[in-house]
Amino acid sequence: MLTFDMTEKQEKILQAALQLFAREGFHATSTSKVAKKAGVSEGLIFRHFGNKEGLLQAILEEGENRLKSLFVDIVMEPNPKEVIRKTIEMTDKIDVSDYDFWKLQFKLKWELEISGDKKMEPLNMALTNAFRKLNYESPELEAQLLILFIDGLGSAVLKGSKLNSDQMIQLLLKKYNI
Amino acid sequence: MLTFDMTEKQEKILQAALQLFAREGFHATSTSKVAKKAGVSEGLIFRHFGNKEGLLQAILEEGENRLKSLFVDIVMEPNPKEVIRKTIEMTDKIDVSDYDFWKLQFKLKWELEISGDKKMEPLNMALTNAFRKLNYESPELEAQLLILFIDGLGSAVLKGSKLNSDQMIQLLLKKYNI
DNA sequence: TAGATATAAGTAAGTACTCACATAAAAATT
DNA sequence: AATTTTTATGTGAGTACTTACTTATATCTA
Repeated sequence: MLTFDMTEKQEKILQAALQLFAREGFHATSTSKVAKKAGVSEGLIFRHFGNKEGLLQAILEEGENRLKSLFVDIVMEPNPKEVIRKTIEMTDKIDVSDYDFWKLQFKLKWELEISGDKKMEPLNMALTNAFRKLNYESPELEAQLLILFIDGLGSAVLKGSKLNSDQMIQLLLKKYNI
Repeated sequence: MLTFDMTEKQEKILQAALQLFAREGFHATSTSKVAKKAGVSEGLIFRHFGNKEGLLQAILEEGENRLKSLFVDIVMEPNPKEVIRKTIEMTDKIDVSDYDFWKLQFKLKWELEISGDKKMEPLNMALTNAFRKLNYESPELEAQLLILFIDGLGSAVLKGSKLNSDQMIQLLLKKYNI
């Protein structure tokens, strides 16, 4: 990621914080734990990020970008059926090494009350347009419904549910005649 | 609820804890905060519930029962189309005064890693059966998909999303030809 | 040598939890 | 029915420890 002007230790801190926040939770993770895991003095966290909240923000900003880069391929797609297909297959595109990162995003929606509604807006628009082109009766609703689904599927996968996501994706594609 | 052999103060504690855990989170809520809100000495919490975890368990046990009573009407239903309809309309049945309670259930799935998969098993069975009777190709998958939807819908409603759940329910009913 | 990067050793406030003690309710004994 | 004994319910001050955050001091690097 484009975190170029960053010390080695700064990155270590972010990495450790991401893992701990994602696995244990924000409030359950102390700054001293983060420092220990990062192999760094606790004070350094506050030098670089101001406070614990600032540390979280630094992680979340990167999240904004990652989400956008996931969406850009979908939003640019002209073929409406392809928009829907790519959306449905989105969860499959998530790299296992990024699980901590996405888990944190979901977790924070509940632990702190970060909505995530706004972040979905571009996808919502793209889907609404796609459904409109395909002459669906309520394109806006259809878009929200599909977003609801990928949110649920993502959440299930990240929580380690025994649900077979490949089969689920196939089933959905069929339902949308793709 | 059937918490008959309970002191007034005991119920006050549970009530305060439920509200705080649901709105602020488990780790963000201290036992002293709970005691203060309940108008009770902090020690009493530990007298009655052993520790903070025990306090949470007491609240969650009630949850088990509430979930069952939500399901029983669906599970007993013989008409498969009615099973699906009742499932889809489930979120509508949730009383606003119970929002804290359900919010806590969703929140805990992420804050502590409480799966909730098992609790859904009866509903999963009922739906699988219903879809089988209606000759759907993959009844198990269809059941899981519908559960994914209502989970997402409930989560959206509780998080105060601007999504119109009535319209969403209508759309879903139409998709299942009900 | 000046400024950024880092640390170790603090701080005050908060954390979950305990304990000695008081009172109210229930049971047992007279 | 009156009295004692036991138990359940409650308190408030204290425990050891952790928390987020600060500050004085050292060590790099340009």
